[in-house]
Amino acid sequence: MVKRSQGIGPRHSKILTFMEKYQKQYGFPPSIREICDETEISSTSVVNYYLDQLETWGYIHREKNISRGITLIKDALDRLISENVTPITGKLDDLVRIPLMGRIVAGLPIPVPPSDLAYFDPESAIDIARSMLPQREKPEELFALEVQGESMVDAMVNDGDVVIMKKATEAHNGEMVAVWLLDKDETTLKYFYREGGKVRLQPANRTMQPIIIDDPRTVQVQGKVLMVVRRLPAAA
Amino acid sequence: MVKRSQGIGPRHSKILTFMEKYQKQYGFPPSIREICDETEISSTSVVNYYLDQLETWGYIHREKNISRGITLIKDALDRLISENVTPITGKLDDLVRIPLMGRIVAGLPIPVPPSDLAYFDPESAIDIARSMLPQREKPEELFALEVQGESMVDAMVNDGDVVIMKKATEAHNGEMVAVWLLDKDETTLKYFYREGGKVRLQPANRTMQPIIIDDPRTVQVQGKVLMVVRRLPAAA
DNA sequence: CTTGACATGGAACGCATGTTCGTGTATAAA
DNA sequence: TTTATACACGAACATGCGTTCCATGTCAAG
Repeated sequence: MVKRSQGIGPRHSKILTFMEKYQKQYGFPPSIREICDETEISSTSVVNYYLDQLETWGYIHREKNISRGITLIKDALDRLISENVTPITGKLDDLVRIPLMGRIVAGLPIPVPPSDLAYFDPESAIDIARSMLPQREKPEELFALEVQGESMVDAMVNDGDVVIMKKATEAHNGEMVAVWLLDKDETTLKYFYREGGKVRLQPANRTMQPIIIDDPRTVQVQGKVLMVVRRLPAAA
Repeated sequence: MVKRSQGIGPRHSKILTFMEKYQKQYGFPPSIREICDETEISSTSVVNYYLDQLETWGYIHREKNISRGITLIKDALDRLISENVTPITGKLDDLVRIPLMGRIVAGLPIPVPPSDLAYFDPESAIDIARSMLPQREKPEELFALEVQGESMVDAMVNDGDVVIMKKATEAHNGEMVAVWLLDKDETTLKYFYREGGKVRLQPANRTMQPIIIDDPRTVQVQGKVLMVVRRLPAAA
């Protein structure tokens, strides 16, 4: 006979996965037009067409004449996976709020959080997805500093960048640390290597030369750098 | 003074509990008029009034001009139950999962989301707290790239860094963009300035000289950089 | 080639729904 | 009392958004 209806196609799965992503992100379902944008289908009627199919096939449920009244049936995505069409995102929505303790300036030691308890005003905090942090780090030991000035350029860190740190007084080889150099009276960010009796501080920018410290006692490790975040101004 | 604002009242809690019940039952949030019926408030503006209060008090989140774009903040009901009248503004803890599309290399154009195929590879995604992103960015338009090579050092971006970008083909002054230089056949990250008929590309590292492009047509903007994230190896 | 189900677009149409505004009442402080 | 503010109502108003209709394109069976 005539042309037969295909089963789930790329647009179907795209719609389903988008619906899941959207619902998770915003807490409510997308509108048809938003699905249009995502799937780059220009006509609402086409999306409507696919949604009708998905409903008759039991993947979604629609409430007539209700805005965003389109919901995933819970095992729809599981069925998709089992049909080997699409891998789907596992979830781990866990946020860690890290206090922004102050600024890190070349000429001053860094402000370290009081070890007793975290008092911090929520205004100045940085939210990081837990999945972005090294697994074992305890969020309570973390804090963030905003870099002030251009003195960390050789660590590839710019004015305004935020560094996420962990309290530490010593470091292992290869870790990036914030150190206070007693003989220079300055704070700097470098990769840390202990070599024999000496300490080598290696800039992140590999075109630059390392600093070799003969007397390890003149190097005070103030924290380990776990992450650097640069937020760029979203110009109008 | 005059009459003080009462804290959470019976109507507030009625709205909150109804929202939870409704969301659980239908899978999407109620409309204002449906809340009217439930709470036996005759006017939508009154419900709107309460919703505004609940939002400023951090119990719910509202998306402007979006049907049913009203969601519970997760511990709102817990706070209700514990009866704490906490007027603390709860930031909504919302994660955005940004697909890691590939790598950005000096010698190649950047991979832009095909916007056609299902582009979700759960293994390679970056989670960013929504509060860290510019408010108006739609997460759907964002993607992430891992920087490969040392060629972006003058943009203060290192090998292994992850840049979070937004699709764009043109830029405003002062925005950091990924551009493809036709005459050099390379991708680079620079601050973008249009000056007269020319384009100035300014390295983030201010000690370095800008590139002046006489013919703007040889500069193809491939995306705006919103954020740079550097995860440092957590040495043992 | 013709046919007819499937697939896409585009553009209205109309209800659903958030928003705003004018107005009115009650309460508490000055 | 006066006054400022919280609370309340209803009615428009402006969009958001689902729905429908019509035209067109594609492809396989007859």
